Amino acid sequence: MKTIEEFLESKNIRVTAMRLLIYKFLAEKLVAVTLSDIENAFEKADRTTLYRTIKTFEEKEIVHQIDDGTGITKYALCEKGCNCEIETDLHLHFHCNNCNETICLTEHKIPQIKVPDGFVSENVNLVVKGICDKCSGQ
Amino acid sequence: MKTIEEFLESKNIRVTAMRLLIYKFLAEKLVAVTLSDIENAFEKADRTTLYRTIKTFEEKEIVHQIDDGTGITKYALCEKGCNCEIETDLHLHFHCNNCNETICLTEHKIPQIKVPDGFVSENVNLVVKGICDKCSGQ
DNA sequence: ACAATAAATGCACTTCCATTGCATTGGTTA
DNA sequence: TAACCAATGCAATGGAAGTGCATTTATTGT
Ligand SMILES: [Mn+2]
Ligand SMILES: [Mn+2]
Ligand SMILES: [Zn+2]
Ligand SMILES: [Zn+2]
Repeated sequence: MKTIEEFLESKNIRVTAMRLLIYKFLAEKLVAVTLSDIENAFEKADRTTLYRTIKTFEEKEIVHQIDDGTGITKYALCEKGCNCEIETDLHLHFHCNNCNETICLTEHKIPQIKVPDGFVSENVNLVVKGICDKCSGQ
Repeated sequence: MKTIEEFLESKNIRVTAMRLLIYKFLAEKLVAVTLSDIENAFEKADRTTLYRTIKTFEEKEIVHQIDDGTGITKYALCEKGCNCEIETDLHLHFHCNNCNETICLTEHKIPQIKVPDGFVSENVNLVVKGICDKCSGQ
C-alpha cells in the first residue's frame, strides 16, 4: 500500500501541503466536485491555487474532468479502470436531477456508437440524467 | 405546405419580423449555432432580443439546446424525429474537432443505456467528437 | 550552509457567456 | 382612442474560467 505522497511522486507531482489536502478531499468524496466545492472546503486557500492544483492533477492524469451538462465543470479522481488518458474507452457519468450530484459509473463502459459514413469518431461524452440511488428512495 | 407564419402561430409563438428572420436563419443553417453566431448575422439587433427569441423558441419546443462540451450553448431547430419535448428518445450530436461545428444526427438514436440498480434514467446526453464528413476529406 | 534557481502560491485583473431589471416601443383589442 | 400586454433595447449583473505578475517556498549545486 503506497502512501499518498509516494503515489503523487510516482506521477511526477511534487508533494505540497495543499496538494495533499486537495487529494484527500477528492478521495473521500464519492461524487464529482466543482471548483467551488473545493473552494468552500478550503476557505483559507486562494482560488487560483485550487484551480491550478486541479489542472496539475488533470495533466498528470490522476483526475478527469466531467461535463455533465450543468455548465459547470466537475472533477473526479481517476480510478482503476478509468482509462481517462486513452481517448476511447471512457466510462459514463450519471447526473442526478434531484440532488444535483454527478458520479462516475466507472464500470459502465460507453457502448460503441455508430456514426454516418465520412464521420470519424474520436471520443464520446455520455451523461445519463435522472434520479440517483440515494434520491430514488431505496 | 404551411408558411412559417402559420407554423409559428400553430406553436403559439407570436409572429414578429425578428422572429421570422431568426427562424429562417436557423432553417438554412445545417449546423447548430451559438448565440454569437446569430448575433453576428444580425448586427443591428440587440443581443437580448436574440437571446429571448431563442429562449422562446426553446420553450415552445421548436428549437433544442445542445451541450457539445465546448462550453458554449448551441441551438438547432427541431426536426421531424427530433422529439426533444420527450425527455427520452433523444438523438445524438456530433462535434467536429477540426471545423468546430456541431450537427444533429437526428436519425441516430441513442442506444438504451443500462444504469445500476436504484438509479433511474430520465434522459441522456450523448456527444460524439471527431472529424466530420466535410473535414475528413471525402 | 549559502546562493542560485525553479516551482508553487496569492492577489488582482480580465474575458466570456448567460441572465435580469427596467424603460420604451409597438401591436392588438375593447 | 385608450388601455393593455408583449416584444424590444439598453444597461447592468453574476458566475465561472483563465492569465500576469509579485511573493513565498522548495530544490539544487557549490
Ligand atoms: Mn468519471
Ligand atoms: Mn439536435
Ligand atoms: Zn440524487
Ligand atoms: Zn468538421
